[in-house]
Amino acid sequence: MKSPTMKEVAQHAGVSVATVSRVLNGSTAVDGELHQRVMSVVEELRYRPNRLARNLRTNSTKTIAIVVPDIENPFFVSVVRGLEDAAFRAGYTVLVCNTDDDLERESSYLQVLGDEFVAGIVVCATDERYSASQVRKILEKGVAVVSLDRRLEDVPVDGVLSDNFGGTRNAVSYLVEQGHRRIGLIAGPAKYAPARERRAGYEQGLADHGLAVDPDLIKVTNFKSSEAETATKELLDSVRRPTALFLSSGNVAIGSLRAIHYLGLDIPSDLSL
Amino acid sequence: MKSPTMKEVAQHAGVSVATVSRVLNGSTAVDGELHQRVMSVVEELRYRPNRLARNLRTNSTKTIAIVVPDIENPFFVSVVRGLEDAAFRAGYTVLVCNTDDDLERESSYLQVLGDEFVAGIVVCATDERYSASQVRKILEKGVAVVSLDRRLEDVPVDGVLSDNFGGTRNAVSYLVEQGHRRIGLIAGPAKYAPARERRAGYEQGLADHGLAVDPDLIKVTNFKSSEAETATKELLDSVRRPTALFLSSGNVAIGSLRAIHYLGLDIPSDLSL
DNA sequence: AATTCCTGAGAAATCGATTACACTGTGGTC
DNA sequence: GACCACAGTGTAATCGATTTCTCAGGAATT
Repeated sequence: MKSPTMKEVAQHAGVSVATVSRVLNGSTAVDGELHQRVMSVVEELRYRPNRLARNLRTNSTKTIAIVVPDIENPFFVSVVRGLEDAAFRAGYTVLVCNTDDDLERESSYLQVLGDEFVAGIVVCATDERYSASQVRKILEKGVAVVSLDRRLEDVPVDGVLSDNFGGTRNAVSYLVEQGHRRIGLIAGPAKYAPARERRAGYEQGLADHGLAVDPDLIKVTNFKSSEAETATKELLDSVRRPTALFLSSGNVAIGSLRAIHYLGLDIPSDLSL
Repeated sequence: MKSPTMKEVAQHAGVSVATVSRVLNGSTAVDGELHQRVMSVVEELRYRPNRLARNLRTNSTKTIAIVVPDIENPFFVSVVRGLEDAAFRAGYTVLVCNTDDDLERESSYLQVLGDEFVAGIVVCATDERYSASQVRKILEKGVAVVSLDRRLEDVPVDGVLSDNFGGTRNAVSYLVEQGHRRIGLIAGPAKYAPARERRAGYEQGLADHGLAVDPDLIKVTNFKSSEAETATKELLDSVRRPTALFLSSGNVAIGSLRAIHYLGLDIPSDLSL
């Protein structure tokens, strides 16, 4: 069952394709009577414009892409969900691209997205230095790019960033005020800006109260819950066990909770989070 | 910076566009010397074919869509992730569509996907009866459709389903063998096949051991954790509290755990899951 | 009444690829 | 030596819309 084309609509309505297009897009005013006729034929034939043709002509699509390192990470899930919701309301669709922290894969995706003429890209770069150059090329094509939770060097893109520094600082301050002196940190890799900022916030929070940073209390992991699990075990197994723990993300929390459970500790009697 | 077109490549290489196309797609053999020349020009100009043009001509895209009721549900997250991974390897991209259990929204998405000529759709239908007719139309357009975790009536699509009946039956049997006699069920809406099947499995599991079904022990909820939370509270607040509880999905489990925690009960001493 | 403007509509170009069709030349067959 | 098959190549049609140009006719201006 072939879908009807605009040409067919035009024939049935006894007008030219141009007129049909104008009626549908409302670009120029069309006479009332003709407008009616076209619309009723459109209705009757169940005509729907071919998106691909339109895309080609206008060199644009109604698609927004989001490129994230790990689509299973709750943080990104919620971002994707929010984006999808906003996109839907605006008549756009969302393309998700999972890079798995793989530079090659990210690069490949950015290439394709460039060729696809997506309307915009939200990218959470895997490598802040390297990705920047790729993003620059895409910008030159006239595609809007937003950097999510990362700073891209020397590239003029808007970004969405959370207050990692301030938030962590406040949280640590709070713990200190609760009387905790030994506060552990499960940090993320230093190559990510958010991770760096959180760590800085952690140190600042301690400094605010005149406490020194004890490197033994800091464990660096990636964002997987399994790594966080072992890191937490190590931290809690040590002689000078921390009395509180600061976790850098939701996934990490899951892993840590598993470890805590495993060690038979109780929250919050043994440990604050 | 406009991207070069195939025509420009052809001119630089002193051949026709047809030849360039043939070199790139390898459809017909091209003389070695020409092949060389074309390729080097492609390289030099950094030519990349315009996807939109190709899509229009071939009436197809390298895009697979997945339509799910709730993209934040861990089950769907993992499905999306798997799909994305497979798609990437095959050179496809994935469009995610969140319906929020909203029929209109689902319908709107299915419409658009039809117009977009996606290569395939994985759909987890919101309403098994209604969605079927829409899906049928899409099939007629020649789009491949796979039904995820749902049965669509009278529509010849492949499906991916889990063994809800058998799994639940076994689990319930196990609980009974552990000595539990009062087993609660937090069920999903009966309009979903998996929910129906799980419920049937639950009843069968009881029947296998000669136990009767007590309607007071069954609470129906949607899949949100908040609803599950109140349902669990109700169930556990009742006089004849169940000694075990069967939860129908991950999200439900989260809500239930919150409720259990709230009521100050302990697992597994007070309750089995 | 003649000239200019403007509005609404059609004809045709265009987007950038794929592909059906036509053509040329080489090698093989009888 | 005439004929055919086939491999390579170019020309032009095509996909289905959007958009530029062109033109006809009525209103407004002088």
